[in-house]
Amino acid sequence: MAKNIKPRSQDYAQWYLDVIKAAQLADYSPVRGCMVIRPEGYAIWEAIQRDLDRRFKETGHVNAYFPLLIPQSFLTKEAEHVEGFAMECAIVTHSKLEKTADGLKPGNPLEEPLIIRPTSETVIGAMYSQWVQSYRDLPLLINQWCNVMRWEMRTRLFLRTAEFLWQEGHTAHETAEEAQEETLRMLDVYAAFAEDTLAIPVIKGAKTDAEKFPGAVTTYCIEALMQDGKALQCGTSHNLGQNFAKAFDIKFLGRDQQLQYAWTTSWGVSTRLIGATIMTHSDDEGLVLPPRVAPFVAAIVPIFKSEEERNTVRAFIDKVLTSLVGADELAAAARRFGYNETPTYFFDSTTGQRIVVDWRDARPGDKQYHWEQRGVPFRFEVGPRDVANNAFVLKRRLDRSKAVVTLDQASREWLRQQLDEVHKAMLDKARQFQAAETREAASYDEMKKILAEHAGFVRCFFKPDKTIEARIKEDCKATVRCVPFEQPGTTGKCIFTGEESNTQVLFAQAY
RNA sequence: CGGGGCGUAGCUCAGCCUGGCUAGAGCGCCUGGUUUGGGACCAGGAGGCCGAAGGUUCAAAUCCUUUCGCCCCGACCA
Repeated sequence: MAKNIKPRSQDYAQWYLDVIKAAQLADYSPVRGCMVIRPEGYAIWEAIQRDLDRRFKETGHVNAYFPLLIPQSFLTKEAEHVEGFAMECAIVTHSKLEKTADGLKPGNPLEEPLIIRPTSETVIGAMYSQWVQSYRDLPLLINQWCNVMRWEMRTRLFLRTAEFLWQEGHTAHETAEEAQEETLRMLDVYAAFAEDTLAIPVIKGAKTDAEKFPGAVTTYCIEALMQDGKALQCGTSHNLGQNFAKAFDIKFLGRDQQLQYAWTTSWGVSTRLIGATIMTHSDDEGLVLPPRVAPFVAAIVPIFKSEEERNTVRAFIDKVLTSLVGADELAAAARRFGYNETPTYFFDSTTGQRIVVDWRDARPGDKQYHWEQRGVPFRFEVGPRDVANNAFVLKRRLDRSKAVVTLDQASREWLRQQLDEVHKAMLDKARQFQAAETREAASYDEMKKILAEHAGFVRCFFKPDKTIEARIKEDCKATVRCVPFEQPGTTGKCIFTGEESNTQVLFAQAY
Protein backbone atom coordinates (compact mmCIF):
# COMPACT_ATOMS: atom_id res chain seq x y z
CA MET A 1 0.00 0.00 0.00
CA ALA A 2 1.16 3.48 -0.77
CA LYS A 3 2.62 5.04 2.36
CA ASN A 4 2.47 8.63 1.18
CA ILE A 5 -1.18 8.60 0.07
CA LYS A 6 -4.17 8.74 2.39
CA PRO A 7 -6.80 6.16 1.34
CA ARG A 8 -9.93 7.59 -0.29
CA SER A 9 -12.18 6.08 2.35
CA GLN A 10 -10.44 8.01 5.12
CA ASP A 11 -10.18 11.46 3.58
CA TYR A 12 -11.07 11.99 -0.04
CA ALA A 13 -9.87 15.60 -0.21
CA GLN A 14 -6.50 14.69 1.25
CA TRP A 15 -6.23 11.68 -1.06
CA TYR A 16 -6.71 13.99 -4.04
CA LEU A 17 -3.93 16.29 -2.87
CA ASP A 18 -1.64 13.37 -2.04
CA VAL A 19 -2.11 11.86 -5.50
CA ILE A 20 -1.18 15.14 -7.15
CA LYS A 21 1.84 15.52 -4.95
CA ALA A 22 3.04 11.95 -5.39
CA ALA A 23 2.69 12.15 -9.16
CA GLN A 24 4.33 15.59 -9.21
CA LEU A 25 1.55 17.07 -11.30
CA ALA A 26 1.42 20.45 -9.58
CA ASP A 27 2.69 22.52 -6.73
CA TYR A 28 1.43 25.48 -4.74
CA SER A 29 2.75 28.84 -5.82
CA PRO A 30 3.97 31.78 -3.74
CA VAL A 31 0.70 33.50 -4.60
CA ARG A 32 -2.33 32.24 -2.76
CA GLY A 33 -4.81 30.49 -4.99
CA CYS A 34 -2.42 30.04 -7.87
CA MET A 35 -0.68 26.83 -8.84
CA VAL A 36 2.42 25.70 -10.65
CA ILE A 37 1.71 22.99 -13.19
CA ARG A 38 4.74 20.73 -13.25
CA PRO A 39 5.97 18.99 -16.39
CA GLU A 40 4.03 15.76 -15.88
CA GLY A 41 0.85 17.68 -15.19
CA TYR A 42 1.41 20.04 -18.06
CA ALA A 43 1.97 17.08 -20.38
CA ILE A 44 -1.61 16.03 -19.67
CA TRP A 45 -2.80 19.50 -20.59
CA GLU A 46 -0.74 19.36 -23.78
CA ALA A 47 -2.40 16.08 -24.66
CA ILE A 48 -5.82 17.60 -24.01
CA GLN A 49 -4.93 20.62 -26.15
CA ARG A 50 -3.57 18.53 -28.99
CA ASP A 51 -6.65 16.36 -29.16
CA LEU A 52 -9.26 19.08 -28.70
CA ASP A 53 -7.52 21.48 -31.03
CA ARG A 54 -7.74 18.90 -33.79
CA ARG A 55 -11.46 18.49 -33.09
CA PHE A 56 -11.97 22.27 -33.23
CA LYS A 57 -10.16 22.50 -36.55
CA GLU A 58 -12.17 19.59 -37.90
CA THR A 59 -15.36 21.51 -37.10
CA GLY A 60 -14.13 24.58 -38.95
CA HIS A 61 -12.63 26.73 -36.22
CA VAL A 62 -9.37 28.67 -36.26
CA ASN A 63 -7.19 29.89 -33.41
CA ALA A 64 -6.37 33.50 -32.56
CA TYR A 65 -5.23 35.40 -29.50
CA PHE A 66 -6.98 38.22 -27.68
CA PRO A 67 -5.34 40.29 -24.92
CA LEU A 68 -5.18 39.53 -21.23
CA LEU A 69 -6.30 43.02 -20.18
CA ILE A 70 -9.81 44.28 -20.69
CA PRO A 71 -11.00 47.87 -20.18
CA GLN A 72 -13.21 47.97 -17.13
CA SER A 73 -15.95 49.71 -19.06
CA PHE A 74 -16.31 46.70 -21.40
CA LEU A 75 -17.43 44.50 -18.57
CA THR A 76 -20.35 46.75 -17.71
CA LYS A 77 -21.90 46.58 -21.16
CA GLU A 78 -23.79 43.37 -20.58
CA ALA A 79 -25.81 43.64 -17.37
CA GLU A 80 -25.92 40.00 -16.30
CA HIS A 81 -22.32 39.48 -17.33
CA VAL A 82 -20.99 42.17 -14.94
CA GLU A 83 -23.12 40.87 -12.15
CA GLY A 84 -21.72 37.39 -12.65
CA PHE A 85 -18.05 38.30 -12.72
CA ALA A 86 -17.66 41.60 -10.83
CA MET A 87 -17.07 39.86 -7.53
CA GLU A 88 -14.06 37.93 -8.72
CA CYS A 89 -12.15 40.36 -10.92
CA ALA A 90 -8.49 41.22 -10.53
CA ILE A 91 -7.95 44.85 -11.47
CA VAL A 92 -4.85 46.57 -12.80
CA THR A 93 -4.81 50.16 -11.59
CA HIS A 94 -1.19 51.32 -11.88
CA SER A 95 1.52 51.09 -14.47
CA LYS A 96 4.72 51.33 -12.48
CA LEU A 97 6.45 50.98 -9.13
CA GLU A 98 7.91 54.05 -7.50
CA LYS A 99 10.67 54.22 -4.94
CA THR A 100 9.43 55.86 -1.75
CA ALA A 101 10.71 56.10 1.78
CA ASP A 102 8.56 53.06 2.64
CA GLY A 103 9.91 51.05 -0.29
CA LEU A 104 8.30 50.41 -3.65
CA LYS A 105 4.76 51.75 -4.08
CA PRO A 106 2.44 51.58 -7.09
CA GLY A 107 2.65 54.80 -9.07
CA ASN A 108 1.25 56.28 -12.23
CA PRO A 109 -2.44 55.38 -11.80
CA LEU A 110 -4.30 54.42 -14.97
CA GLU A 111 -7.09 56.60 -16.25
CA GLU A 112 -9.31 53.59 -16.73
CA PRO A 113 -8.62 50.50 -14.66
CA LEU A 114 -8.02 47.29 -16.60
CA ILE A 115 -9.54 43.94 -15.73
CA ILE A 116 -7.53 40.76 -16.05
CA ARG A 117 -9.84 38.66 -18.19
CA PRO A 118 -12.15 36.31 -16.27
CA THR A 119 -13.37 35.31 -19.76
CA SER A 120 -13.19 37.13 -23.07
CA GLU A 121 -16.74 37.65 -24.38
CA THR A 122 -16.37 41.39 -24.01
CA VAL A 123 -13.07 42.04 -25.83
CA ILE A 124 -13.98 39.56 -28.48
CA GLY A 125 -17.41 41.16 -28.85
CA ALA A 126 -15.75 44.55 -29.34
CA MET A 127 -13.52 43.12 -32.08
CA TYR A 128 -16.30 41.16 -33.73
CA SER A 129 -18.33 44.35 -34.04
CA GLN A 130 -15.53 45.69 -36.23
CA TRP A 131 -15.00 42.50 -38.20
CA VAL A 132 -18.61 41.71 -38.95
CA GLN A 133 -20.24 43.91 -41.60
CA SER A 134 -22.06 41.57 -43.90
CA TYR A 135 -23.66 38.15 -43.80
CA ARG A 136 -20.67 37.18 -45.94
CA ASP A 137 -18.44 37.65 -42.86
CA LEU A 138 -20.39 34.95 -41.05
CA PRO A 139 -20.04 32.52 -39.50
CA LEU A 140 -17.01 33.71 -37.57
CA LEU A 141 -15.51 30.72 -35.80
CA ILE A 142 -12.58 31.56 -33.53
CA ASN A 143 -11.02 29.79 -30.59
CA GLN A 144 -8.27 30.85 -28.25
CA TRP A 145 -6.05 28.96 -25.82
CA CYS A 146 -5.13 31.18 -22.91
CA ASN A 147 -5.17 31.80 -19.19
CA VAL A 148 -7.92 33.57 -17.28
CA MET A 149 -8.21 34.83 -13.74
CA ARG A 150 -11.08 34.58 -11.30
CA TRP A 151 -10.35 35.69 -7.77
CA GLU A 152 -11.94 32.79 -5.95
CA MET A 153 -12.39 32.70 -2.20
CA ARG A 154 -11.43 29.08 -1.85
CA THR A 155 -9.24 27.19 -4.25
CA ARG A 156 -8.31 23.56 -4.96
CA LEU A 157 -5.54 22.38 -7.25
CA PHE A 158 -6.82 22.01 -10.82
CA LEU A 159 -10.49 22.20 -9.78
CA ARG A 160 -10.56 25.85 -8.87
CA THR A 161 -7.56 28.14 -8.93
CA ALA A 162 -7.34 31.90 -9.23
CA GLU A 163 -5.56 31.61 -12.56
CA PHE A 164 -6.30 28.72 -14.85
CA LEU A 165 -5.64 27.62 -18.38
CA TRP A 166 -8.46 27.02 -20.75
CA GLN A 167 -9.77 27.32 -24.23
CA GLU A 168 -12.62 29.62 -25.17
CA GLY A 169 -14.40 29.41 -28.49
CA HIS A 170 -16.35 32.42 -29.67
CA THR A 171 -18.54 32.30 -32.71
CA ALA A 172 -20.93 34.65 -34.48
CA HIS A 173 -23.72 33.53 -36.79
CA GLU A 174 -26.30 34.78 -39.17
CA THR A 175 -29.29 33.05 -37.63
CA ALA A 176 -30.50 31.88 -34.26
CA GLU A 177 -30.80 28.34 -35.60
CA GLU A 178 -27.21 28.29 -36.73
CA ALA A 179 -25.98 29.56 -33.37
CA GLN A 180 -28.00 26.91 -31.60
CA GLU A 181 -26.57 24.22 -33.87
CA GLU A 182 -23.06 25.43 -33.12
CA THR A 183 -23.70 25.45 -29.38
CA LEU A 184 -24.85 21.85 -29.46
CA ARG A 185 -22.14 20.77 -31.92
CA MET A 186 -19.42 21.93 -29.56
CA LEU A 187 -21.10 20.28 -26.61
CA ASP A 188 -20.98 17.05 -28.60
CA VAL A 189 -17.30 17.65 -29.34
CA TYR A 190 -16.66 17.97 -25.61
CA ALA A 191 -18.66 14.90 -24.73
CA ALA A 192 -16.92 12.79 -27.37
CA PHE A 193 -13.55 14.08 -26.27
CA ALA A 194 -14.21 13.36 -22.60
CA GLU A 195 -15.12 9.77 -23.36
CA ASP A 196 -12.70 8.99 -26.22
CA THR A 197 -9.66 10.65 -24.75
CA LEU A 198 -10.08 11.00 -20.99
CA ALA A 199 -12.30 7.94 -20.53
CA ILE A 200 -14.70 10.07 -18.49
CA PRO A 201 -18.39 9.32 -19.11
CA VAL A 202 -20.44 12.50 -19.09
CA ILE A 203 -24.08 13.50 -19.06
CA LYS A 204 -25.09 16.11 -21.60
CA GLY A 205 -27.76 18.56 -20.66
CA ALA A 206 -28.91 22.13 -20.18
CA LYS A 207 -28.34 24.30 -17.15
CA THR A 208 -31.29 25.77 -15.31
CA ASP A 209 -31.58 29.56 -15.26
CA ALA A 210 -30.11 29.55 -11.79
CA GLU A 211 -26.92 27.88 -13.02
CA LYS A 212 -26.42 29.31 -16.46
CA PHE A 213 -23.54 31.51 -17.63
CA PRO A 214 -23.99 35.23 -16.87
CA GLY A 215 -25.24 36.73 -20.10
CA ALA A 216 -26.23 33.52 -21.86
CA VAL A 217 -29.65 32.62 -23.19
CA THR A 218 -28.98 28.95 -22.60
CA THR A 219 -26.00 27.12 -21.15
CA TYR A 220 -25.35 23.48 -21.97
CA CYS A 221 -22.89 21.36 -20.09
CA ILE A 222 -21.29 18.01 -19.65
CA GLU A 223 -21.39 16.71 -16.12
CA ALA A 224 -19.30 13.91 -14.66
CA LEU A 225 -19.52 12.06 -11.38
CA MET A 226 -16.43 11.75 -9.20
CA GLN A 227 -15.61 8.75 -7.03
CA ASP A 228 -16.80 10.47 -3.86
CA GLY A 229 -20.24 10.95 -5.38
CA LYS A 230 -19.84 14.64 -6.12
CA ALA A 231 -20.59 16.01 -9.55
CA LEU A 232 -18.08 18.00 -11.58
CA GLN A 233 -18.96 20.28 -14.46
CA CYS A 234 -16.45 19.40 -17.17
CA GLY A 235 -17.31 21.77 -19.95
CA THR A 236 -19.89 24.35 -20.98
CA SER A 237 -21.30 25.63 -24.24
CA HIS A 238 -23.39 28.80 -24.29
CA ASN A 239 -25.93 30.11 -26.71
CA LEU A 240 -25.58 33.83 -26.12
CA GLY A 241 -28.45 34.79 -28.40
CA GLN A 242 -28.09 38.43 -29.36
CA ASN A 243 -27.20 39.58 -25.84
CA PHE A 244 -23.55 40.26 -26.55
CA ALA A 245 -24.22 41.35 -30.12
CA LYS A 246 -26.49 44.06 -28.74
CA ALA A 247 -24.07 45.01 -25.97
CA PHE A 248 -21.13 45.27 -28.37
CA ASP A 249 -22.97 46.24 -31.50
CA ILE A 250 -22.16 43.23 -33.64
CA LYS A 251 -24.36 44.06 -36.63
CA PHE A 252 -24.38 42.96 -40.23
CA LEU A 253 -26.30 43.66 -43.38
CA GLY A 254 -28.29 40.52 -44.13
CA ARG A 255 -29.34 38.83 -47.30
CA ASP A 256 -32.62 40.71 -46.87
CA GLN A 257 -30.83 44.11 -47.01
CA GLN A 258 -31.69 44.62 -43.35
CA LEU A 259 -29.16 45.60 -40.68
CA GLN A 260 -29.39 43.05 -37.91
CA TYR A 261 -27.63 41.74 -34.83
CA ALA A 262 -25.51 38.61 -35.06
CA TRP A 263 -26.13 35.52 -32.94
CA THR A 264 -23.17 34.46 -30.85
CA THR A 265 -21.98 31.46 -28.87
CA SER A 266 -19.09 30.66 -26.57
CA TRP A 267 -17.77 27.41 -25.16
CA GLY A 268 -14.89 26.33 -23.01
CA VAL A 269 -13.06 23.68 -21.06
CA SER A 270 -10.24 24.25 -18.61
CA THR A 271 -7.41 22.60 -16.69
CA ARG A 272 -10.19 21.46 -14.41
CA LEU A 273 -10.38 18.48 -16.76
CA ILE A 274 -7.10 17.33 -15.27
CA GLY A 275 -8.76 17.30 -11.87
CA ALA A 276 -11.68 15.36 -13.34
CA THR A 277 -9.29 12.83 -14.84
CA ILE A 278 -7.48 12.36 -11.54
CA MET A 279 -10.69 11.95 -9.53
CA THR A 280 -12.41 9.67 -12.00
CA HIS A 281 -9.69 7.07 -12.40
CA SER A 282 -7.07 7.15 -9.69
CA ASP A 283 -6.94 4.74 -6.77
CA ASP A 284 -5.37 4.42 -3.34
CA GLU A 285 -2.01 3.60 -4.94
CA GLY A 286 -1.93 6.92 -6.75
CA LEU A 287 -2.57 8.33 -10.17
CA VAL A 288 -4.14 6.22 -12.92
CA LEU A 289 -3.92 7.92 -16.28
CA PRO A 290 -6.09 7.20 -19.30
CA PRO A 291 -3.63 5.88 -21.91
CA ARG A 292 -4.37 8.57 -24.49
CA VAL A 293 -3.13 11.39 -22.30
CA ALA A 294 -0.37 9.56 -20.41
CA PRO A 295 3.00 11.17 -21.16
CA PHE A 296 4.63 7.77 -20.60
CA VAL A 297 2.74 4.79 -21.97
CA ALA A 298 5.11 2.32 -20.36
CA ALA A 299 7.96 2.25 -17.87
CA ILE A 300 10.55 -0.49 -18.12
CA VAL A 301 12.08 -1.65 -14.86
CA PRO A 302 15.30 -3.63 -15.27
CA ILE A 303 16.20 -6.17 -12.60
CA PHE A 304 19.78 -7.34 -12.15
CA LYS A 305 22.45 -7.98 -9.55
CA SER A 306 25.82 -8.32 -11.22
CA GLU A 307 27.31 -6.22 -13.98
CA GLU A 308 27.00 -9.25 -16.23
CA GLU A 309 23.26 -9.53 -15.56
CA ARG A 310 22.90 -5.84 -16.17
CA ASN A 311 24.42 -6.27 -19.61
CA THR A 312 22.19 -9.17 -20.63
CA VAL A 313 19.14 -7.35 -19.35
CA ARG A 314 20.14 -4.21 -21.21
CA ALA A 315 20.64 -6.14 -24.45
CA PHE A 316 17.23 -7.69 -24.05
CA ILE A 317 15.54 -4.38 -23.30
CA ASP A 318 17.11 -2.99 -26.46
CA LYS A 319 15.46 -5.81 -28.39
CA VAL A 320 12.10 -5.08 -26.79
CA LEU A 321 12.47 -1.38 -27.56
CA THR A 322 13.44 -2.11 -31.14
CA SER A 323 10.18 -4.01 -31.55
CA LEU A 324 8.16 -1.24 -29.92
CA VAL A 325 9.70 1.97 -31.23
CA GLY A 326 12.02 0.85 -34.02
CA ALA A 327 15.79 0.82 -34.43
CA ASP A 328 15.94 4.42 -35.65
CA GLU A 329 14.30 5.79 -32.53
CA LEU A 330 16.54 3.62 -30.36
CA ALA A 331 19.59 5.15 -32.02
CA ALA A 332 18.15 8.66 -31.89
CA ALA A 333 17.41 8.32 -28.19
CA ALA A 334 21.01 7.35 -27.50
CA ARG A 335 22.18 10.65 -28.99
CA ARG A 336 19.53 12.74 -27.26
CA PHE A 337 20.42 15.16 -24.48
CA GLY A 338 18.57 14.43 -21.27
CA TYR A 339 18.42 12.33 -18.15
CA ASN A 340 20.79 9.46 -18.70
CA GLU A 341 19.44 7.34 -15.90
CA THR A 342 15.89 7.42 -17.24
CA PRO A 343 16.22 7.53 -21.02
CA THR A 344 12.97 7.94 -22.93
CA TYR A 345 11.92 6.67 -26.32
CA PHE A 346 9.18 8.14 -28.47
CA PHE A 347 6.47 5.58 -28.94
CA ASP A 348 4.06 7.77 -30.87
CA SER A 349 5.50 10.59 -32.93
CA THR A 350 2.19 12.46 -33.31
CA THR A 351 1.25 12.49 -29.64
CA GLY A 352 4.83 12.58 -28.36
CA GLN A 353 4.04 9.78 -25.91
CA ARG A 354 7.09 7.94 -24.68
CA ILE A 355 8.43 4.80 -23.07
CA VAL A 356 10.87 5.28 -20.22
CA VAL A 357 13.55 2.88 -18.97
CA ASP A 358 14.49 3.28 -15.34
CA TRP A 359 18.20 2.63 -14.91
CA ARG A 360 18.48 4.60 -11.70
CA ASP A 361 20.50 3.09 -8.90
CA ALA A 362 17.50 2.12 -6.81
CA ARG A 363 15.77 -1.06 -5.81
CA PRO A 364 13.26 -2.49 -8.26
CA GLY A 365 10.48 -2.15 -5.69
CA ASP A 366 11.10 1.58 -5.38
CA LYS A 367 10.89 1.94 -9.14
CA GLN A 368 7.63 0.03 -9.30
CA TYR A 369 6.03 2.39 -6.81
CA HIS A 370 7.56 5.38 -8.54
CA TRP A 371 5.94 4.70 -11.91
CA GLU A 372 2.80 3.28 -10.41
CA GLN A 373 2.10 6.50 -8.50
CA ARG A 374 2.63 8.46 -11.69
CA GLY A 375 -0.16 6.56 -13.37
CA VAL A 376 1.91 5.02 -16.17
CA PRO A 377 -0.47 2.52 -17.84
CA PHE A 378 2.08 -0.31 -18.18
CA ARG A 379 5.25 -1.43 -16.50
CA PHE A 380 7.58 -4.02 -18.00
CA GLU A 381 9.74 -6.00 -15.60
CA VAL A 382 12.84 -7.39 -17.21
CA GLY A 383 15.16 -9.58 -15.14
CA PRO A 384 17.54 -12.49 -15.80
CA ARG A 385 14.72 -15.02 -15.46
CA ASP A 386 12.72 -13.19 -18.11
CA VAL A 387 15.66 -12.94 -20.46
CA ALA A 388 16.15 -16.70 -20.12
CA ASN A 389 12.53 -17.18 -21.18
CA ASN A 390 12.83 -14.64 -23.97
CA ALA A 391 9.97 -12.73 -22.31
CA PHE A 392 9.12 -9.99 -19.84
CA VAL A 393 6.49 -9.44 -17.16
CA LEU A 394 3.77 -6.96 -18.09
CA LYS A 395 2.07 -5.15 -15.24
CA ARG A 396 -1.08 -3.20 -15.87
CA ARG A 397 -1.62 -0.10 -13.76
CA LEU A 398 -5.40 -0.13 -13.97
CA ASP A 399 -5.99 -3.43 -12.16
CA ARG A 400 -2.40 -4.26 -11.15
CA SER A 401 -2.67 -7.48 -13.15
CA LYS A 402 0.40 -9.37 -14.36
CA ALA A 403 1.06 -11.24 -17.57
CA VAL A 404 4.08 -12.77 -19.28
CA VAL A 405 4.74 -11.48 -22.77
CA THR A 406 7.23 -13.08 -25.13
CA LEU A 407 9.59 -10.99 -27.20
CA ASP A 408 7.96 -11.97 -30.49
CA GLN A 409 4.57 -10.82 -29.22
CA ALA A 410 5.85 -7.34 -28.46
CA SER A 411 5.32 -4.82 -31.23
CA ARG A 412 4.10 -1.30 -31.68
CA GLU A 413 0.67 -2.58 -32.73
CA TRP A 414 0.54 -4.93 -29.79
CA LEU A 415 1.18 -2.12 -27.31
CA ARG A 416 -1.32 0.13 -29.07
CA GLN A 417 -3.91 -2.56 -28.68
CA GLN A 418 -3.05 -3.03 -25.01
CA LEU A 419 -3.47 0.71 -24.47
CA ASP A 420 -6.80 0.71 -26.27
CA GLU A 421 -8.02 -2.13 -24.09
CA VAL A 422 -7.06 -0.21 -20.99
CA HIS A 423 -8.87 2.86 -22.25
CA LYS A 424 -11.98 0.84 -22.89
CA ALA A 425 -11.78 -0.86 -19.49
CA MET A 426 -11.40 2.50 -17.74
CA LEU A 427 -14.37 3.99 -19.55
CA ASP A 428 -16.49 0.92 -18.79
CA LYS A 429 -15.54 1.00 -15.14
CA ALA A 430 -16.38 4.69 -14.87
CA ARG A 431 -19.67 4.15 -16.71
CA GLN A 432 -20.65 1.36 -14.35
CA PHE A 433 -19.83 3.58 -11.41
CA GLN A 434 -21.90 6.41 -12.79
CA ALA A 435 -24.86 4.12 -13.48
CA ALA A 436 -24.68 2.61 -10.01
CA GLU A 437 -24.48 6.02 -8.37
CA THR A 438 -27.43 7.49 -10.25
CA ARG A 439 -30.66 6.96 -8.34
CA GLU A 440 -34.23 8.01 -8.89
CA ALA A 441 -36.23 9.89 -6.32
CA ALA A 442 -40.00 10.30 -6.28
CA SER A 443 -40.11 12.78 -3.43
CA TYR A 444 -37.98 15.46 -1.86
CA ASP A 445 -37.51 13.38 1.28
CA GLU A 446 -36.35 10.48 -0.80
CA MET A 447 -33.81 12.69 -2.54
CA LYS A 448 -32.48 13.99 0.74
CA LYS A 449 -32.16 10.46 2.03
CA ILE A 450 -30.24 9.36 -1.07
CA LEU A 451 -27.91 12.36 -0.89
CA ALA A 452 -27.23 11.79 2.77
CA GLU A 453 -26.59 8.06 2.37
CA HIS A 454 -24.78 7.85 -0.96
CA ALA A 455 -24.35 11.28 -2.62
CA GLY A 456 -24.20 10.64 -6.37
CA PHE A 457 -26.70 11.78 -8.99
CA VAL A 458 -30.37 11.92 -8.13
CA ARG A 459 -32.74 11.82 -11.06
CA CYS A 460 -36.22 13.20 -10.52
CA PHE A 461 -39.07 15.24 -11.92
CA PHE A 462 -38.66 18.88 -11.12
CA LYS A 463 -39.91 22.27 -12.22
CA PRO A 464 -36.80 24.47 -12.36
CA ASP A 465 -37.20 27.63 -10.29
CA LYS A 466 -34.50 29.93 -8.96
CA THR A 467 -35.96 30.42 -5.48
CA ILE A 468 -36.74 26.76 -4.95
CA GLU A 469 -33.30 25.72 -6.17
CA ALA A 470 -31.66 28.13 -3.74
CA ARG A 471 -33.74 26.72 -0.92
CA ILE A 472 -32.83 23.15 -1.81
CA LYS A 473 -29.17 24.09 -2.01
CA GLU A 474 -29.27 25.57 1.44
CA ASP A 475 -31.13 22.56 2.76
CA CYS A 476 -29.05 19.70 1.37
CA LYS A 477 -26.18 21.32 -0.58
CA ALA A 478 -27.43 19.83 -3.84
CA THR A 479 -27.94 21.77 -7.04
CA VAL A 480 -29.52 20.92 -10.36
CA ARG A 481 -26.50 19.80 -12.34
CA CYS A 482 -28.40 19.71 -15.58
CA VAL A 483 -31.60 18.93 -17.38
CA PRO A 484 -30.35 15.89 -19.28
CA PHE A 485 -31.08 15.67 -22.99
CA GLU A 486 -32.20 12.12 -22.37
CA GLN A 487 -35.74 12.40 -21.00
CA PRO A 488 -38.19 9.62 -20.26
CA GLY A 489 -40.88 11.18 -22.42
CA THR A 490 -43.46 10.83 -19.66
CA THR A 491 -44.59 13.24 -16.97
CA GLY A 492 -44.36 13.00 -13.23
CA LYS A 493 -44.77 15.02 -10.06
CA CYS A 494 -42.20 17.70 -9.30
CA ILE A 495 -40.48 16.48 -6.11
CA PHE A 496 -40.73 19.90 -4.53
CA THR A 497 -44.05 21.39 -5.56
CA GLY A 498 -45.91 18.23 -6.49
CA GLU A 499 -47.00 19.85 -9.73
CA GLU A 500 -47.09 17.79 -12.87
CA SER A 501 -43.83 18.24 -14.83
CA ASN A 502 -42.44 16.78 -18.01
CA THR A 503 -38.87 17.58 -17.01
CA GLN A 504 -36.46 15.28 -15.24
CA VAL A 505 -33.33 16.81 -13.79
CA LEU A 506 -30.13 15.56 -12.18
CA PHE A 507 -29.45 16.79 -8.68
CA ALA A 508 -26.10 16.35 -6.97
CA GLN A 509 -23.67 17.95 -4.64
CA ALA A 510 -21.06 19.53 -6.83
CA TYR A 511 -17.47 20.70 -6.76
C1' C B 1 -15.83 38.72 4.67
C1' G B 2 -17.56 35.69 9.36
C1' G B 3 -16.21 31.09 12.70
C1' G B 4 -12.07 27.66 14.07
C1' G B 5 -6.88 26.09 13.84
C1' C B 6 -1.62 26.53 12.70
C1' G B 7 3.38 28.99 11.59
C1' U B 8 10.23 25.28 14.48
C1' A B 9 15.06 21.46 8.65
C1' G B 10 12.71 20.05 1.79
C1' C B 11 8.11 17.27 4.26
C1' U B 12 5.38 15.59 8.92
C1' C B 13 5.90 17.17 13.60
C1' A B 14 8.00 17.20 19.17
C1' G B 15 9.74 21.05 22.45
C1' C B 16 6.14 26.19 24.55
C1' C B 17 1.85 25.23 29.72
C1' U B 18 6.24 25.65 34.15
C1' G B 19 11.91 30.81 30.16
C1' G B 20 18.13 28.32 31.20
C1' C B 21 22.97 23.00 28.37
C1' U B 22 25.30 23.34 21.46
C1' A B 23 17.13 23.45 19.19
C1' G B 24 15.37 17.79 18.39
C1' A B 25 12.96 13.22 15.93
C1' G B 26 11.07 10.51 11.69
C1' C B 27 10.91 10.73 6.47
C1' G B 28 13.58 12.88 2.36
C1' C B 29 18.59 14.58 0.49
C1' C B 30 24.34 13.74 -0.09
C1' U B 31 28.89 10.15 0.58
C1' G B 32 30.78 5.14 1.26
C1' G B 33 29.74 0.00 1.83
C1' U B 34 26.57 -4.38 1.98
C1' U B 35 22.09 -5.16 -0.87
C1' U B 36 18.46 -5.48 -5.13
C1' G B 37 11.96 -10.10 -8.69
C1' G B 38 6.94 -4.75 -4.68
C1' G B 39 8.91 0.83 -0.56
C1' A B 40 16.50 -2.57 2.37
C1' C B 41 20.40 -2.11 6.09
C1' C B 42 24.89 -0.05 8.40
C1' A B 43 28.16 4.07 8.98
C1' G B 44 29.08 9.12 8.09
C1' G B 45 27.26 14.03 6.41
C1' A B 46 24.69 18.55 4.69
C1' G B 47 20.58 21.25 5.99
C1' G B 48 17.39 26.28 10.98
C1' C B 49 17.25 34.48 11.58
C1' C B 50 11.94 28.60 15.76
C1' G B 51 6.85 33.43 10.16
C1' A B 52 8.12 39.00 11.02
C1' A B 53 8.56 43.41 14.26
C1' G B 54 8.58 45.33 19.03
C1' G B 55 8.51 44.50 24.37
C1' U B 56 9.42 41.90 29.41
C1' U B 57 13.96 39.45 31.44
C1' C B 58 20.59 38.36 33.52
C1' A B 59 18.47 34.97 29.76
C1' A B 60 12.95 34.05 24.89
C1' A B 61 11.24 28.90 20.04
C1' U B 62 8.93 29.26 25.04
C1' C B 63 5.85 35.04 28.33
C1' C B 64 3.25 39.89 26.40
C1' U B 65 1.77 43.24 22.20
C1' U B 66 1.40 44.10 17.13
C1' U B 67 1.66 42.25 12.32
C1' C B 68 2.04 38.96 8.10
C1' G B 69 1.02 34.32 6.01
C1' C B 70 -1.22 29.52 5.54
C1' C B 71 -4.97 25.58 6.37
C1' C B 72 -10.09 23.97 7.60
C1' C B 73 -15.61 25.23 7.87
C1' G B 74 -19.43 28.77 5.58
C1' A B 75 -21.21 32.61 1.58
C1' C B 76 -19.16 32.74 -4.18
C1' C B 77 -17.54 29.66 -8.26
C1' A B 78 -15.11 26.51 -14.92
